[in-house]
Amino acid sequence: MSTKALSIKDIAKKANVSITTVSFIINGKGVEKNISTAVIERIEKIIQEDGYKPNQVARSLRMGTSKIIGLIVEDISNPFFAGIARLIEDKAYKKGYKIIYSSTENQPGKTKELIDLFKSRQVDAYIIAPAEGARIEIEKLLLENKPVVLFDRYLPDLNVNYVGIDNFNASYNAVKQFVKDKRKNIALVTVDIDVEQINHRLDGYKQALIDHQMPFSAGLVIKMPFGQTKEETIDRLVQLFKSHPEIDAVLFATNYLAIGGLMALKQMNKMVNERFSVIAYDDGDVFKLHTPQISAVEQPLDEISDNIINLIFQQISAKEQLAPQQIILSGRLIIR
Amino acid sequence: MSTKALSIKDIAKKANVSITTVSFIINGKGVEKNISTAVIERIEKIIQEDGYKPNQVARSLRMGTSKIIGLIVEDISNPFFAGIARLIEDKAYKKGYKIIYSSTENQPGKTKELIDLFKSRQVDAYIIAPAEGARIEIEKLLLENKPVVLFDRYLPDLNVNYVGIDNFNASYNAVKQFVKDKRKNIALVTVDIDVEQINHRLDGYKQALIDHQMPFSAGLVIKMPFGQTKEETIDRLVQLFKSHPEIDAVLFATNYLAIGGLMALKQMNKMVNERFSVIAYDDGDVFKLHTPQISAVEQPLDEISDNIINLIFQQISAKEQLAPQQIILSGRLIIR
DNA sequence: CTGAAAGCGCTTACAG
DNA sequence: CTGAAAGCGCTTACAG
Repeated sequence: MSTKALSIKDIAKKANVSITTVSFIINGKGVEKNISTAVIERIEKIIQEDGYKPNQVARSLRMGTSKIIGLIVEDISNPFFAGIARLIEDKAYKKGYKIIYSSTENQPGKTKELIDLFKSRQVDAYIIAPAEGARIEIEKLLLENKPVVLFDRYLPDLNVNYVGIDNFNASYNAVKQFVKDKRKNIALVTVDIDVEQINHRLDGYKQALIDHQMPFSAGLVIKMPFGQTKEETIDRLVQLFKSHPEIDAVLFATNYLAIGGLMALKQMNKMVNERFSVIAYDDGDVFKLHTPQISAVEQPLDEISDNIINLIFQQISAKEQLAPQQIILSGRLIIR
Repeated sequence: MSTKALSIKDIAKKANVSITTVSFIINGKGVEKNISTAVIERIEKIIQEDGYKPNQVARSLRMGTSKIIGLIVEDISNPFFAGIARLIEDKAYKKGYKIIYSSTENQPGKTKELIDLFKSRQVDAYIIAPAEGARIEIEKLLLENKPVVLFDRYLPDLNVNYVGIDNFNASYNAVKQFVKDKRKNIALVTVDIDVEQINHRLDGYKQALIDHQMPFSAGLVIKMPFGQTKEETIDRLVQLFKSHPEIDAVLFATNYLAIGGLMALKQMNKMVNERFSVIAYDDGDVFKLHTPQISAVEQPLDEISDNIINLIFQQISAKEQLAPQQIILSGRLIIR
């Protein structure tokens, strides 16, 4: 249906040179290839005037690269991932790369599907927050020497680039803060997916209890099924708070669980106050504006995306295989 | 660096048939092309076992289509756009399409850049929340008969598909609600970008004042510069509330302005209560969890993205040029 | 029923 | 200093 775009042939014909010459000039190799300044200028003018843009698809086919980076996350509308997406987009754009994204919804099969799809589109690099079952697919990418950076969730024993925060310590410090505030019955609300990041949040919680000579009570750890509705989350939490009135502090292992928790409290008319504390993972406006303000573990989005993009471009431009790096940043506990 | 992927040639050689035959089978034209069932099954088995995936880049070059949809918004990390991105992604994926996105930051030149880039990547359709200065570029796309759907912001006098909410009425109803609550001095906090969507929010505000015999006071309408920092927004609003203590209701024309406004109020220790009301555009958890809860104009994300995706696929599959449709949905005023 | 060949728009090794 | 030609991996009109 649409009008035909100009091709390199059209420009070559118009300028009375070969497409080789035009190609060299487009790619800034005019001088290097000893093309006369007069010809270079003449052709650049034509390109400029006619608004010719090289067909990147043809270029991709020929070169085997696409200048596209694939981003695979659990849910692009989650503020954490949306924030990362925005920052990465910006940094990639400055180097001439674009981002294609997809959400896995934590479905095990989806990662494979997405990676295959991205592969067939010749994406140059993969940024992945691995869902459950992603390990084999990522191993395959590594075998093929594709540039890969994981973030948010680490895959233990896999020698791969990773950027994330120290979840163990973040949880540990949150609990430590509760103890300092004389809390006696500290609950952890987390999610039942089996990924390192989430497991470490639990481990840090447990270790902090041990180190402060506090008993660990299984009843105070709630693992929510992944993907349950917000209403189900709220109901479960209302039940928890009712059946365990002794709870005087809650650490929420994710942003959306904290929001569900605050809604449950609101519904019960239970106040967050000197006798009941809350700490949430992933800071946000909602916690700053809450009355009272809610403490949170802030993930440094800017630092995370900087590191991701740097690792990606290091790999893209590397002549040989680089040793993978694991970059662990600190989550900042913001006490309010 | 990476291992070579299988090509259609490899499969053809292995199966001892021509690449034509393999291509027909891949594309489900085996039966139509009278290829024997035996051959079809044999080749499908080989494809399956070897994990062959056709190179989509080559396919794009040959076909002139990419099964990629370009999404251009102001800022992908804005919850409204992130929500739309997620829903669109899902619906597109089910039809075999992927999304490539970019944020314009409302910079006039950026839209052209992005459209050119997307064009050179052969994207099949464009979903655009137009920034200032996007008009000419969109006109060009229309001239080339590319499938285009605008959303969020409309471009008047441009005959193009559009999905959005009735901003005039949403503002009108918000002000009407304030009047019903006996508010006397209703402020509007908006942004200084000159796009229909934002202008209509102002128009609805003005008209509602007129219809309810209330004076319009220019001092009660604040147009914030686009792109100012959150701190600047907060400072400006603190000033506003201090210099106009008579204000007893505020309509915020965007989500982030409302958040800034609530922060300003918090900083001033000024309460939202029976004597001071707030309504925000774009509902969110932050308003539900605020104490007291904040009323909001909810944009129906699901309905918006459904309509966008339907319009896109109607155009993609149309044999001839379709008459553009403007779909105006209702913003729902949620009174809390 | 199946295959050889052209062509999508590029890049680049090679020739002159 | 510049160009003809091969080839990236597909699809499809055409031939038999």
